[in-house]
Amino acid sequence: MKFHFGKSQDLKELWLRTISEPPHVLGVDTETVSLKDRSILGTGIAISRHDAFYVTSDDPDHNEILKLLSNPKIIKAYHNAPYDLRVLRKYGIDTSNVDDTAIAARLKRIGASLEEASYWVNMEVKSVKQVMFDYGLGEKKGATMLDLPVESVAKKCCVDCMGTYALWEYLQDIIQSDYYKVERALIPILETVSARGVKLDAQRNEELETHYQRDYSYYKTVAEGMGFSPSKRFEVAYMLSERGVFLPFTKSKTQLATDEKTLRKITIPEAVPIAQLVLLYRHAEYQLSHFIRPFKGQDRAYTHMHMDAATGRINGGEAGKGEPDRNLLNITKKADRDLPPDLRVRSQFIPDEDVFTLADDSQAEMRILAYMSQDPVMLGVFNSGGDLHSATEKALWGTDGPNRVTAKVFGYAMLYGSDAQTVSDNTGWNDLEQISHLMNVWAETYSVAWSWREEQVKLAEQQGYVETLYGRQMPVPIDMGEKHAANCAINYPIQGTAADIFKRTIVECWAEPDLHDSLLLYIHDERMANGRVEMPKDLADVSPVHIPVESVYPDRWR
DNA sequence: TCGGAAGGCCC
DNA sequence: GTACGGGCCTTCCGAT
Repeated sequence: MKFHFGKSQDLKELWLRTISEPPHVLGVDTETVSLKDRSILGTGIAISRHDAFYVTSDDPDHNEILKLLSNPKIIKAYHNAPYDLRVLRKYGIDTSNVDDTAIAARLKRIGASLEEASYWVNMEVKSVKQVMFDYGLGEKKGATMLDLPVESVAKKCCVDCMGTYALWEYLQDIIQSDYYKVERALIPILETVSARGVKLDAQRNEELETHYQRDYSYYKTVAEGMGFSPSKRFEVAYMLSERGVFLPFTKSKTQLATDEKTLRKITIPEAVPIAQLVLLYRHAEYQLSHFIRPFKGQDRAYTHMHMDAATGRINGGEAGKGEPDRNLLNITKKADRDLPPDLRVRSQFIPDEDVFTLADDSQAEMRILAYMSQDPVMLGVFNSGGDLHSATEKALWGTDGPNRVTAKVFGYAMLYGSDAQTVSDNTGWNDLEQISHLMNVWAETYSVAWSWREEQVKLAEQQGYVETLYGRQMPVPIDMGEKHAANCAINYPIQGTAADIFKRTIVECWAEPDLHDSLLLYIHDERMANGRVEMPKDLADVSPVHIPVESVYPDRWR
């Protein structure tokens, strides 16, 4: 079925003209069953802010739409392009000449959602929820687009397309900006790399499953023999209370906290084995459910990379029910460090060639802090090729060696705005007095960086947003308290600038033919590629901040 | 059956 | 007397 919404009267004539002489820009939207079930129902295109077509995917004319979307000469404006491009991947449409009005709207700080942003183009775009409510599905819980008549879906899609088209026009100033161009360049790169996937070693996956399943069953059996189920917080808390351990409440004050940090603090001898048992059980359960079973029987592992983080970072995740895509950006690394290499879950990811290239940025965020604040002490350390954490250690303790790791914790605590208690939790250091003192020493040592933090907080209060080195603006959330807002004000410019720079390095890598064909994954400050490949020579200096890149070439992921 | 809370993994 | 920035996903459990 085909639908038209808009001003023009002669539908047939308009449609034929659209497909024979396509406009140079289209607003596009796909409709799927739901966010979870991304089976396609139909695709819409707007040829102006007043006219749009919607064609269901079973209609022969759907192919005509796909032809338009495959034409690299036409600018396709999507709102949340990565979502639609993932849905449309199987049709082989063009990803190179694509704009994303959600990204542009976010950059202009007019709200990332189509409902919010469309206000600025005098259009009212309703959310799916609102459309359903209006149709009388208000009380129905699991309603999907299939519960709406196709006319309603068509209208919703056309309104979205027209809103996207109008936004594309409205956001031209952003779309022409330098920092948007980097985001735009990333759209096809992320789609291509997401579709590529990483090879899996099925045998290793099985071995991991065998190992962890044995652990899991054993710990479960032991716990049940003692009369409790290790997966149930209440039963864990009850067992511990019987042995004299009185757990603190969780944040919501409705349950008792049984998280790892809390359980590790337990010292009563009769209770310690219970706590240890629970932690061992949880680790096995976690690895199985998150990183082992989901890859069972799969040849490759995929992740759906997109760009909707508050700071502009790339995030990764699933791509809907039935699709193999998983989040590959949070696979266990540190948490199983002490196990033999063969038992680490990352070892199931293997290159298509003999080795991977893993190219890591070295201390990107600290270098960015140094550069943005122009702290002379920090800059001095970096410019002389020194190690910042060792320098911090020397400043705080007067010696080097044993406290470098703690010095690092202090550095990140300053970056994130932690208080002494949090630093204590992370270091296992109990002397709060001493921690506060050392935090003060840090502030004196890097006094310019310290005052830069305060400037950022002031800026955020004054203007409601902070900026990256490139002038990209990020609104600071004000609905979670002052402390949180201040922490965001400090962290966003650094994390955001790191994202800006990292994205520029991606574009740089993509221009290299070898890398173009071999890149597999981007993990915030790390690039993964097939085979032994050289990173571009000038990668460390794509921005004014010098960030060295270090490569290793393992035969499995690590 | 859904959705919030808790927990835990990454940078 | 109260929180460490950004993400993502699974399980449990109560509400519906």
